[in-house]
Amino acid sequence: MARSKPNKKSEQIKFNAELTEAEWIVMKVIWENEPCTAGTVQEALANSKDWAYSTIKTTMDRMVNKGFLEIQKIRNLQLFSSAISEVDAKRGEFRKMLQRAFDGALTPMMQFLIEHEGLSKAESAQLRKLVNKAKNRKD
Amino acid sequence: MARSKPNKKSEQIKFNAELTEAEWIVMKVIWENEPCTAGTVQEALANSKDWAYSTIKTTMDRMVNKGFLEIQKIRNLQLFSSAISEVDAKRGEFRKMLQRAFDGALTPMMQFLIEHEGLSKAESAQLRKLVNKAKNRKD
DNA sequence: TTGCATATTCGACAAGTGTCGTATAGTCTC
DNA sequence: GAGACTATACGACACTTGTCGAATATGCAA
Repeated sequence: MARSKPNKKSEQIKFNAELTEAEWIVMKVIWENEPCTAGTVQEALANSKDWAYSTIKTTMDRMVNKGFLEIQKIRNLQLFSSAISEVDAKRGEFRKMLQRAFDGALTPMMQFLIEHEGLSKAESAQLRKLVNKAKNRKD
Repeated sequence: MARSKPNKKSEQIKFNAELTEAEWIVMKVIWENEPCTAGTVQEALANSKDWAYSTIKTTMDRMVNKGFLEIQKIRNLQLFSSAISEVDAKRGEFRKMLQRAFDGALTPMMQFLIEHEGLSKAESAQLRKLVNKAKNRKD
């Protein structure tokens, strides 16, 4: 009851985070290496992204402003950590898609998957297994 | 084999269309009313969106440039029709999400759905039914 | 202390998006 | 043909996103 009322907007952000393309790429590295510096992120991405240091740093600074990352300062080093969880980010991305393309309804999306995304026999078997497991969870 | 080589880029657009938020909203109206005018779209959205006529028209013109809509001119009237299918748009949106949040892998997404999106008992039952139906399709 | 090697700060720029306002041009009706 | 309407054509503006470069500040080795 007496829980200090959290900012509605920021909760919204936390639980339904919407990252941009570049932010997703950076975020994945953060989740695997946090806390880490911008330089570390650059190195981690060296193979896949030919980004200048400042590109990465700017992106990360913006993410701090948006509340996606947090900075912990040591000397003149900035160690970045995630301020949102992987689950929240995934949920945000998933729900945005669901809202836009399926008006927020899950079942039509499933229908679509099966009808148009050609679930292979293996995949649907897998799915079936998952679903059965889900059967024994909360309702 | 002798199929005249189609433009790779435009195929990409067609089969994996990526619409913006506003474009999705307009597109849904188009799919339901095509061919129709910008004015018709505005009226159809009157309840949900308080958009100026020019806002809608600009958006639609841009969609024509991107190849998402087509114009058929009658007198000085422009009748807009979709140039991409609902399925293609949905696929585009779905795949973008899948790529970003799940590195393109379906199974982890399913796992996520069940673990974190709290599929209700009814939903998982539904899902199970769909999956079983899918079992009898191609592999 | 001098100076390299890093980090950080900041401003910039081109595209793309959301949103309009306004100037024009086409039609239809008197 | 003139006026009233309706559409169209266009340019504009603020913001966001992807990308940097350059200037400045720090820490450490020689």
